Amino acid sequence: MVSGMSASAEASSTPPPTDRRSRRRLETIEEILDIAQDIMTEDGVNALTLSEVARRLGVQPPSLYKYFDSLLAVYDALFERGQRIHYEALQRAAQGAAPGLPALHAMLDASGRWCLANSPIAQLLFSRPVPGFEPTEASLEPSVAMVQLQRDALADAVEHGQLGPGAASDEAVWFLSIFIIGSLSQAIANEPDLPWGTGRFTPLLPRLVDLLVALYPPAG
Amino acid sequence: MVSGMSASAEASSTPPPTDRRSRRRLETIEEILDIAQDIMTEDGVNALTLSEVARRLGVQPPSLYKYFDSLLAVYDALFERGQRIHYEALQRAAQGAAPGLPALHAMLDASGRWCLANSPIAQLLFSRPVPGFEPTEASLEPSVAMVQLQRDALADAVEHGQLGPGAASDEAVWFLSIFIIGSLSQAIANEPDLPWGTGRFTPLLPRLVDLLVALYPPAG
DNA sequence: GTCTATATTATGATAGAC
DNA sequence: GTCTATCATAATATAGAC
Repeated sequence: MVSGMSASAEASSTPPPTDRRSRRRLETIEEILDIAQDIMTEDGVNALTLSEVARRLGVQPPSLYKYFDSLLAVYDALFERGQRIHYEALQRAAQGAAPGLPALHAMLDASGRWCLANSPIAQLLFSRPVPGFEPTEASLEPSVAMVQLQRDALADAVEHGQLGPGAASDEAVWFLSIFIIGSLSQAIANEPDLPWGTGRFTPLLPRLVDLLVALYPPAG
Repeated sequence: MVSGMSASAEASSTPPPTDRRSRRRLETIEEILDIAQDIMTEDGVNALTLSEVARRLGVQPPSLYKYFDSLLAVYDALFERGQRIHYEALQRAAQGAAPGLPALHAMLDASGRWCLANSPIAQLLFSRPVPGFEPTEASLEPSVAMVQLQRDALADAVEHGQLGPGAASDEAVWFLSIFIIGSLSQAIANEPDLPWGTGRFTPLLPRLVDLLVALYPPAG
């Protein structure tokens, strides 16, 4: 029944085609996803329905099935797109900072900002709020890359003597993820409308770097 | 429309009545909540419907309205009950251990075990997965008490010289909550079927105590 | 406090004309 | 690729008999 995501797979794995019809098609797909995200932002992750998307797109519900096989396929496409954009944000942040702790700090900052600005997508990525929805393997791919990104930053920090050798470990990566998810969960659940850097939780996220230093003290 | 939770309020604020009819009524309410929790455990927090509850209870859907005003009222009762039971578990854990860090450790352990064993309820408590559901003020009450419990344990630890004075602060409480929620979110989302203490995330929760020590080093 | 009957509304999805 | 028409299903909730 969950037939996958032919449409969104097209959107992600195929390079942008020059063909005008295909381009128009991809635009529509993006528009559908944008509307879906709007709905989730307004009324919650589980409030997404194809009927409402059709309503806002100014189209009849059956038309949407030309772009997505099912409602779950839309969720999957949202998951995939979110995962990808989030990853790219992290990557940009890491590249724009010095290797090691500064890169790590920049990544935390970028991650926090993005997730808070796209909280329903973040919920989709980091918890399982939709009955029956499980991301496909393809959608999970960037997640693996993201872990690698963090692992690299940790290894860099160790190499630069900013963290002790224990930080180049799976454990440290899990610590990182726990802290990111925890502060974001708290912020989204309890202070959804506060901007990044304010409130009780998001200001603590950058301090995770201090925490890592405390946990894995550098040799010197 | 969301008229509150007359039924569940009865269940929590009234001391157990000796009257047989009332007792039977409370039993039914508890049974409804148990069934609701089962459904959420099997199919997700958002899979809860009154029809399914009625089906399993062997009763027609309208009958349920004698006990709860609406579906959201059931969610609220689940929230309230979960909050209360979780709190009592923490309290017991704290009382069964030496004051300060041991109590803190015991609380983390108890919290983790309970949340993992009641993950849909935990999701209800710590995120907002149900469109339209906001816990009533009364339901949030134990949450305040829980924060106080943690604050007390931190203060004890400071008093016993196990943590530096900075640990007797709101910040430390938020750190605690972030770490608890984070590790549980990760465990529930990624390793829902692994028992407590196994997997990548739950073994890290007890180490939060070390983290606190690193963050707020005692004077000596 | 339980039931039947029903109102109301909504959903996901398919068939087939254009 | 859009539409109309429709299927099939399900939900919350209320009215009123017993």
